[in-house]
Amino acid sequence: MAVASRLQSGTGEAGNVVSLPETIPYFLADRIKAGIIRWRYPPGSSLRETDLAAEYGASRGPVREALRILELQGLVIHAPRRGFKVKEYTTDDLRHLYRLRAQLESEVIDALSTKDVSSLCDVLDRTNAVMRAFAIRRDLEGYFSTNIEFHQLMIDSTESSVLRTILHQVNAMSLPVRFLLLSNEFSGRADYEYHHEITQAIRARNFKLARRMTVSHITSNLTRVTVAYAEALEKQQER
Amino acid sequence: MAVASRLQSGTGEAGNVVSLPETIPYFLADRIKAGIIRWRYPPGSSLRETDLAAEYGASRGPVREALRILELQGLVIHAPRRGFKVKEYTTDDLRHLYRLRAQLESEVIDALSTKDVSSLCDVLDRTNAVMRAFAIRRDLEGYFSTNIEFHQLMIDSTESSVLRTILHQVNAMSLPVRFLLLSNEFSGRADYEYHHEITQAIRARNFKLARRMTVSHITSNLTRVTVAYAEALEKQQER
DNA sequence: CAAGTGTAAATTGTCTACAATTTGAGATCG
DNA sequence: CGATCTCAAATTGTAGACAATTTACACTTG
Repeated sequence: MAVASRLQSGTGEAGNVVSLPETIPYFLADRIKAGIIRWRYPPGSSLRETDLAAEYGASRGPVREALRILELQGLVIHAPRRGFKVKEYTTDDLRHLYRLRAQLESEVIDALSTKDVSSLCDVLDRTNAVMRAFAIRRDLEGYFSTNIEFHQLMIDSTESSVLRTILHQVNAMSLPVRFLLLSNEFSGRADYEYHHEITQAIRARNFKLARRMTVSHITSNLTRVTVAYAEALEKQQER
Repeated sequence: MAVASRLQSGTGEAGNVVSLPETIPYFLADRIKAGIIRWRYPPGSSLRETDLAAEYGASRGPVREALRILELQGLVIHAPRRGFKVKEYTTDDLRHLYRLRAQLESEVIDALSTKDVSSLCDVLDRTNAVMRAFAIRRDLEGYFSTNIEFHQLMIDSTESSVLRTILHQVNAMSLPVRFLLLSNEFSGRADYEYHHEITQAIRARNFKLARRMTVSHITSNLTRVTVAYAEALEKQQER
């Protein structure tokens, strides 16, 4: 019941626009997701049903459901009679993850070529403007979730439910590592510059260019990410 | 308990080697999966928890879990307070699905280039021989599940857990449509011929060739699949 | 007769209690 | 002193009952 009262609250704090928390498990999934992304539940740590139930004032049933939903998003893994753990990735996995992400978002852009893109671009531009504002204000959390929202919008523009499903998953998997970059996010070339150029290319219907830029946007972060992730894992194991 | 007694039985009948049914939900997931693949639960039909619980002699809890597991595999979709439905795909979705599958299995082959492949190829050859035997005996079910096993083996050869996860999913999604081809499976060029050539190419470490052949193997089925799927859906709606 | 409304049945959501399994600490034995 | 065994505590798995919501159908009403 501690949970039930908050159910109406629209968008979760995970920077997650897709799952509408109409029911307790979805609400819990969003909260736990936020916890995983922010390393409150670090990779490899076990998520005990009883603990989570107590923490959020729900019972174990919905917690299990929530964890199953997160498994769907690739953030958590379940082993029979051994419970749920926060999924952990090797640096090799990260490489594959990013390659896949780049490849699939390219697909999305390709699929745009048969559609009217102006309304999509308007939304993307607006989101990007918000993101820039957060950057100027040095609001890291806002920056982070707007960044995610940009990519989410891109993903949701595809008609293909297969692509959407898979990309949501791949995207979700990368969130914890992306969060790591947050602290030094404003070094180097800003994401919103990439975003802006990509949007422009799409609006000009230069999909080839948009594709190339998306790939370089995503892969440009890869090396930074792998280093940061390895460091974070190490720091984690000291405790 | 009608279920509990059968729990030991190793591999499920869905032609599914990956999920070890150590616990009731996994067992149920396997059975329901088999039902979906064989169109006993056709696309779009709703999977009522109570019905399934009664059908398999379990209670609703495990059934829900099972359905959640199948959602993970992209075979089922859940809407809050509206229950689970067998996922249905448009022909456009199928196109994307197959393209993705081809792309990702190519990735797997690429990843092999840094590894020793002889033991893998041995297993693949053996599986392929079994498949050929089933073909000669005109054992469609055996042929089907061995075919799946071949691809499963390929998928599982990757170190990258990301690729494995996603490919399992993409693979699972395509099972119901692949089942449709079963009746006229032995027309045209046999799958095991493709498989054999692919295996040979891999053994010869000609990964470029193996890649090309995998793509053509998978996409060669696409048109047949889309037609068969559309027909099957239509026939379904007549009822 | 069409459209909207209300109510009962069907269905999903949640909780609590109990069963089965795993885990880990301490005792026992080589 | 190290390895193994045993047993209790912690944790997950399952069942069944009850609550909340949706759906379908009959009913009213314009």
